[in-house]
Amino acid sequence: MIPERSLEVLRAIVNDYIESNEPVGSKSLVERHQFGVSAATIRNDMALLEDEKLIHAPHTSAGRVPTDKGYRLFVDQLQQVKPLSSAEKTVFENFLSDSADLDETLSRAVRSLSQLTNQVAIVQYPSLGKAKVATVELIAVADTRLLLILVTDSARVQQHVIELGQLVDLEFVTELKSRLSAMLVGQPLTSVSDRLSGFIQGFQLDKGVQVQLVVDALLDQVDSSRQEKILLAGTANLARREADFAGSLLPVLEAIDEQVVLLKLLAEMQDDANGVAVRIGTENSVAGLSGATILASGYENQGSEIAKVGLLGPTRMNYSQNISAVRAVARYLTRALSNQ
Amino acid sequence: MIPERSLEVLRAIVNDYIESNEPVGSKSLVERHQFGVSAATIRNDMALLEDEKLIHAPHTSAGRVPTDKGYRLFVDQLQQVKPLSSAEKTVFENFLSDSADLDETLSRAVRSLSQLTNQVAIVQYPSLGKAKVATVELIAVADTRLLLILVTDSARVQQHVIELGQLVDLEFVTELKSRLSAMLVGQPLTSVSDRLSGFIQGFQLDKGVQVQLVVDALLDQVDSSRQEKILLAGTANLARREADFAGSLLPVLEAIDEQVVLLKLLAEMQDDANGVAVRIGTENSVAGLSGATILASGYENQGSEIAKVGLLGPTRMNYSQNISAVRAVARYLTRALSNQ
DNA sequence: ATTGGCACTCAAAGGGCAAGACTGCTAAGT
DNA sequence: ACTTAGCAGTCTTGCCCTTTGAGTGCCAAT
Repeated sequence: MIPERSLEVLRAIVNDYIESNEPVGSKSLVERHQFGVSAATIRNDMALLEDEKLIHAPHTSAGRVPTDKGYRLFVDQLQQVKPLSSAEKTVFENFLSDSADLDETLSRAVRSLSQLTNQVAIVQYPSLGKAKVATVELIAVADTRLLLILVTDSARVQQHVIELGQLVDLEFVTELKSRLSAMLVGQPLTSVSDRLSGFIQGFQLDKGVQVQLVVDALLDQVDSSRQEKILLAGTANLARREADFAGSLLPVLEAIDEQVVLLKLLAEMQDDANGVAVRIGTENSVAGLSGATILASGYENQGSEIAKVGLLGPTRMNYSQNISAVRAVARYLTRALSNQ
Repeated sequence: MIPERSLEVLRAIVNDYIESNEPVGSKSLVERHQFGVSAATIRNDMALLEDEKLIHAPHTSAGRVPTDKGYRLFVDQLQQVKPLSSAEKTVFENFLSDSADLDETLSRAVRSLSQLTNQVAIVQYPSLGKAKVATVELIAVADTRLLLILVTDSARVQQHVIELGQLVDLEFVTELKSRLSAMLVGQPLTSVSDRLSGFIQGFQLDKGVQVQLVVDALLDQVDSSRQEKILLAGTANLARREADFAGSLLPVLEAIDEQVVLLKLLAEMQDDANGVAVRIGTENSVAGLSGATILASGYENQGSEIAKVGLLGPTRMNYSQNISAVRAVARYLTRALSNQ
């Protein structure tokens, strides 16, 4: 077991290091904090922390720097999440103030979060996992083309243009639409695929091709992988902290370019007691992100999580502030969506 | 007037510098090219080019580097745009192969362009400037909420949820919808605002509030600023070329974060004889992009330009290849859209 | 107009040196 | 058993100096 004072020393090291970006030494620790013991004693504690791999010296005669493990302990036990300042709250009130559609809300959220934290903010579009079909529309938009519109009860709309390859039969389209509506409206998206199997058999053979085209388009829209989409903001903040990324932003930017990677990562993360999931440095499996920390928190609609909001920055980040910012944005998003 | 051979020397300097990233000296020039004259003669030519501010020496005893003005002359007169290799062509054939909706097409285009050039690719969403209203739908999605759907003849769909604040009167909604349709379908988006002025007067007073809400939502959707949207890909390529950006990516990433800046920039650029617009270094007004070159080319639908596709990279880039890649993507996009 | 030759300039790289920051250890004190 | 002062030892950082080499600019000769 690590004695109380040693933990205090770790806390102090993390805080000082986050602030100063300098390896912190025993002398500056006793100057800046009231431990009531001498630098030599602190050095003993530091030796202990080093044995535990919680801190690490870049070289023999340098101060100490927290390891990923050290940050982890800090996040789990030593920090207190600080509430937002009133100035910060106004930022969020603002982005919620006027009613806006989903795109607008998410885009404001991601921008606010990035500005507030000076990190890269990530917002995932709500999954349609539990959504239900609200409306299916088929509209002729040209002689041989149909526009398929699928509206969900979470007010998302998806569309697809279908090239029929033959003239649109308006009467037939109307019939097709009402049959589809009857079969799908009110049903969860996840069940659409099952429900449509065999659908084609209810039609005359000569219409089969057209029906199949429409059904395929519908299935494609419902396919969950199409829903996965994220918004990013504040990439420039990475450049401001370049030194924290071992001098090269390349792997981090690569991970960000590959949104699939981020989506996978977000999906893996489970909120902890604070309502925020934290992956520190090498804890996250993506090689390029070994110098980065990712925070994530789920936001909800109708009581169940529908997507994540997250933050990406160097492991040397202000955990208290950022954790509370991510949590706040998740809450505000939950609220904003419930108003729709 | 600059003599022919001096221009050849400039061409050689640009090509060598692009390839090697080293200031190029007179000796290496005569070694790598067949000028038929000695290094001393080349030095005279270089002195001339320097007088014309076409090249510049980083320091007294270094080789020469093209200035922005030098690149400009190169682009305008000295390069020949090289056609795509067949491998490159297949990349584009691929992204066009299977029919896909607009989002998918643009997203593939931007990714292909960035992979092909190793630069940051930019694709602007088609403007709705000349688009016409194809369908207006009003759908009740909850007791007090309407979903407004606006479809254009370019098959773009926009939606907005309207909170009425009172129970939806289905009959009234149907009437409202048919009146809106009668008034707007087939009309250009730009005229919607005019056509709707006074629209509210055709309704009973007690419905006025609801009508106004719907009209406002519609006007908001039609507002041109909402259409402006871009896709980016390949940001990591900036980090690969970090040295070319005077060591700091910060201003470039900031410009990219501020998509408004990019949109404004793209709007300013007019295609030249090659069908591609080129802004080199300080030619573009954005301060942060003084080390960057932007290429842009318009893509069309029904014969008129609807948006731009572009490329952003260091001024030290392979102009021939990149110009032809941008042009190719613009053409492919034009083709892809005509298939919809 | 071109060329060989040469003096000159300057950045980059490397070595050596001093300063400074910290640690780790030891021996003594509480 | 814990704490502390003191000190030797280590290693980075910054600085200055020198050397090296690439490249120029100019001049006089062709």
